[in-house]
Amino acid sequence: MQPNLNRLLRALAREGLDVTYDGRVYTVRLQRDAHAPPAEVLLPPDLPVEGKAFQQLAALAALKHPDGGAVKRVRATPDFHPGDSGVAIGSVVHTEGLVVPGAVGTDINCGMRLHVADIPVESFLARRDAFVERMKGHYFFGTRDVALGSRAVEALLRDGLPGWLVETLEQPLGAVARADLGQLDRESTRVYLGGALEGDPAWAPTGLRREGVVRDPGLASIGGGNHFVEVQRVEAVVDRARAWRWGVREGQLAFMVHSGSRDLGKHVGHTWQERARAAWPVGAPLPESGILPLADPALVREYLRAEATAANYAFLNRLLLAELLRLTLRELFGDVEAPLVYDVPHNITLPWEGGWLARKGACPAEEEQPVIIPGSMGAESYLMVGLGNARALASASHGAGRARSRFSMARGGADQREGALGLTGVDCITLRAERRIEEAPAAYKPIGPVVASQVEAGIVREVARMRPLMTFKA
DNA sequence: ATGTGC
Repeated sequence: MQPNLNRLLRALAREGLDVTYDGRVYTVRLQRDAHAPPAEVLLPPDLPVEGKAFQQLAALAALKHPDGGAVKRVRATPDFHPGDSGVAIGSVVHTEGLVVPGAVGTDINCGMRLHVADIPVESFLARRDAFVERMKGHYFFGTRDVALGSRAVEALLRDGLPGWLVETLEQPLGAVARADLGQLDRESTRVYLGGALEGDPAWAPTGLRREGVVRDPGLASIGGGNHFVEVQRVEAVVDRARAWRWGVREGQLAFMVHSGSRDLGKHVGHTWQERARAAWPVGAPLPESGILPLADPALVREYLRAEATAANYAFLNRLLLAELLRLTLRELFGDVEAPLVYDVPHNITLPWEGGWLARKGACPAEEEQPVIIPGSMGAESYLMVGLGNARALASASHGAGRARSRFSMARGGADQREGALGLTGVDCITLRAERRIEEAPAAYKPIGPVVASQVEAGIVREVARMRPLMTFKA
């Protein structure tokens, strides 16, 4: 138990929260709402926790809509921390008869993608500078060629990756299309839900809906905050049989993409925050938490189509970010294979037991599904297998969790020496000096205990670990 | 999270 835990629990009680702790799982309730379903959070001992995140979790569980529907259960992952829309990052909420746009937020289908490549790490590092120069062109200087046909864009937004692929095979455009579309086709089964959600192109901005050749500035761009593209080495394989089936072997080069739906998700998320407010029944008091659910079935349907549209865009964004990297490896190292291991969203609403499950910064951990948990740029990332743990709502953490805010890292008086930031030996490629500091390893909790607690709780099992070689941050 | 926003 952490030393200041009792103090934290007393402080939360003064703020109207009942919190119990069984040494591993906290259960949170609003005192004035004893009928709310429990909100649970799994936390390893000795990690700092923030009171505000507990408050947000309890408020989410207590959420009601005057027209009916219900929150069935709330669970948070060990990396949970306060979110600025009122819902904590790391929240998983099961609802029936209502959907909560804020429980996904604006970063719709933020997620992880992992590839491996059979290139010796020494050969790769020997050409580090040439690789970095090419990738900087793609990611930072706009030299990437990701022209798309308007029919392919429409198919993407409506049907997801399979629709995009079919149209792109018909009318190949851009560097990615001139590469191996057949390989992308074979890999599509390694994308969560096939990367195919039912969207509505009307949600796209006009620039994306032009006729002819579409060059969207957001596609194949990393985005800010904790998003990144990282080249790694497979450091340890723990579950040899499963890793073999997934194509992962010790010593391989790997690369990991963490990105989402960029401006489209922001647009959809903000629009629906407003629409949920506008749809709130006249005369009913607005929830103090600012979390507004939708209950009207027609609105729920429309929201989910909008969310799915942004999600489809995010699937392609990650695919293109990875494809540019794969193409660059082929330029430098010949016809190398760099197969996809898995692509998985951690910010999305999906059907669940007759209702809905919204994950905000939580990785699906369904039985036999790959789970990708990134560490910081100075720590290992984990490839795990989900165990479908029902109490955890089949969800794992989406990282180690922030220990310190961006502000406190960059301007809050943090010790900014390389060693204190944990940046010694870290190869971070970015055009923004403050990004290295905001996202330095010292800004994150240690990933080891966060992962171990989830193994112990029967949520995931470890398959392999990857160590960073270089990290691209926008 | 966001071609960041008050």
